[in-house]
Amino acid sequence: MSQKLNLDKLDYQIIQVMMENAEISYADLGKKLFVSGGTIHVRIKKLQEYGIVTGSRLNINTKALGFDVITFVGIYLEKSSMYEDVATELKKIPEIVRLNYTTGTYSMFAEIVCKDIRQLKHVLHDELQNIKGIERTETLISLEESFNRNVLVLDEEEIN
Amino acid sequence: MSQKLNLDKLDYQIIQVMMENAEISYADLGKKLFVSGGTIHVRIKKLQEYGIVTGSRLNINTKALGFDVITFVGIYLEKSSMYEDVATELKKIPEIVRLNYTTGTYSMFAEIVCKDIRQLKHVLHDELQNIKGIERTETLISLEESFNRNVLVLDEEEIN
DNA sequence: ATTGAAAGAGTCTCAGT
DNA sequence: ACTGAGACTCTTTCAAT
Repeated sequence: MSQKLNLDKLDYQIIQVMMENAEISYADLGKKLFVSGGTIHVRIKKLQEYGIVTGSRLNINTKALGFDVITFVGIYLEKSSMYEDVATELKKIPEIVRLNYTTGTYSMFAEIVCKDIRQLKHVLHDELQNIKGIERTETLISLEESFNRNVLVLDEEEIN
Repeated sequence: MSQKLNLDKLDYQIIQVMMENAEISYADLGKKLFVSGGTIHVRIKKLQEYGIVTGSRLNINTKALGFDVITFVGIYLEKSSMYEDVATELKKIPEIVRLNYTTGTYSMFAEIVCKDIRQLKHVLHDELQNIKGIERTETLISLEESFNRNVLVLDEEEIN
């Protein structure tokens, strides 16, 4: 499953490294993985064609910019059929950075990033509560992020 | 607040663009923002020195690699003082990609990324349930990710 | 498929404004 | 502070293996 793609260990190694650090040069990464820079280049081009590498982004320390209130909100819907409409409304709120439609305790689950509690209160009270279809919400404020990392795509035991 | 840093509109514009697309060249970004490539370079160097730009990463389409089961797990602890120990244990499980210590309904909140339900079941039953200090957990499986985006750092009204 | 080298493009530095 | 040009480094292409 998914391995119609036919990726080998080198592909996964490249992904694993550059998922965390896209700055490393092809020459240096090649040295590290015992191939030439040209080979790294060919592999990355292949991964781009496959749609596995879709771009790159700068890591921004949003905390340093003042966005240090991370909050998770579980949302109960009046009817789960209202999901699409509610999602459309939630997308208009820039502080909501992620939204998932879920099974389990909540119907939807959102992540909110704010500069302070005042701004959070504004989003929770003035924005969320006015959206039709939301029955109620439960708020989890993050006191500390223990870690936030990437998936381990390179499982040594699985990949040849 | 946070603006001992003295960032101007140009800085925020650079951050906003490159947070989503780090591939754009300084020359092109300069054109877009009506300054020279050299100025973009100077600003990015400044942002790196300030610790606001901390690196860059490749965007990997993990779904295409088979990791298409995203799950959120709320964790109830026996005592909240066990937080550190539990976090240490959870960090050893590679499928757990994110962990927050939270106020509210749960004591801790984790995100798990798996290849299939079998693997998820393994993590939930064999791994999580054996960690001392965890009283019980609640699982939210994501059926769909509506969106996942960056914070809006550039608020036109706020920044001169 | 991988390599190494040449061509092309981008980053980085700096003197001038 | 910003600019533009030169030096430098990295990416990209390609002929050879």
